[in-house]
Amino acid sequence: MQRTVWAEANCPLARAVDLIGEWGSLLILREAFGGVRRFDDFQARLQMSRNLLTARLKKLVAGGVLMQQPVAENARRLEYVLTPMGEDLATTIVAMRQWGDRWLFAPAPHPVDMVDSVDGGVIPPLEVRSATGRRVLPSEIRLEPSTARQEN
Amino acid sequence: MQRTVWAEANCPLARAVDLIGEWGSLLILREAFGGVRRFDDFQARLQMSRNLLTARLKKLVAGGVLMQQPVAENARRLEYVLTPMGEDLATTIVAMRQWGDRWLFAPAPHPVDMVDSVDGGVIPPLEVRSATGRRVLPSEIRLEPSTARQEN
DNA sequence: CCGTATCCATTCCGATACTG
DNA sequence: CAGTATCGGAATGGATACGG
Repeated sequence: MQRTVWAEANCPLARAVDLIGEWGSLLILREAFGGVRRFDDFQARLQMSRNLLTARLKKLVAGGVLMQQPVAENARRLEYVLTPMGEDLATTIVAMRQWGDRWLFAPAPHPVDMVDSVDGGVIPPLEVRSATGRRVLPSEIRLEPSTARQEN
Repeated sequence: MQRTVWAEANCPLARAVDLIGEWGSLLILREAFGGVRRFDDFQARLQMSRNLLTARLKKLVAGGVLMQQPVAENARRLEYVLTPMGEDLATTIVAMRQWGDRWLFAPAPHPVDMVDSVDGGVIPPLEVRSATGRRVLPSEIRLEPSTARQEN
């Protein structure tokens, strides 16, 4: 009768999914990384109902991913910008985008590259490596208690 | 009246979200990476209704992330395993988990580390770097058409 | 321009029971 | 063990209109 709740699970992935994994949130963040800051711009680009957009933005602000700050020309107006916590999501979003690139556009490669605007080079695929630089396969990753409590 | 659809968008992130971003899917994948393969084991670990689990597994199989293969001892029984496409999600999941580690357990650090079971070292944070090895900031990532079509 | 309020159809999801 | 069937309440999300 009650939807199962995972947010307070002792798992960073579950918590992350709860905060940014709702329908539309990652697309909002994609736009935020692209420089969109205003309500109506999000709405126009995402074709998402104003209702839903309001709810998602609220949650992202409450969760510390976005913040509202005054617009330069008009201090009474607010706009949404990424917090450091939000900017730190870049890695996750890049990883997911790269995965989508590789697997969700076959057989034709997808038509957009991510490039470093400073040196102009294409951003290569992220890889999981250990502290020694060794490439780590998925099955080689182990979860290990760092203090006392147990993983959920 | 109709829920906005993003799946066929010309954006790898939107497509990825559509396939693996539904409520519960990433947790199923977390368990799959952890070695869970059987229906009832997923169900017991995730406390998710059998209904929903059925639907999510179906979608993941249809999308090519999981596959069903015969169990060794009993060839008539099937179990769910990650495909190469599914295993390639490790990077995304690690990135998201690390982000949750950093931001969603403050002030106490979260109690589990990801370690490389081969060399025993903790897996350091993933970073976005360009082909030259330069650390790329979120604002420095630009999307550039690689062929002709336009990004959505 | 930035939301909020209300309405309502649709979907979602958990509970339960049942089948091979 | 691995689902499927059905049900009903709850949440979702789009449309629209309104207010600061």
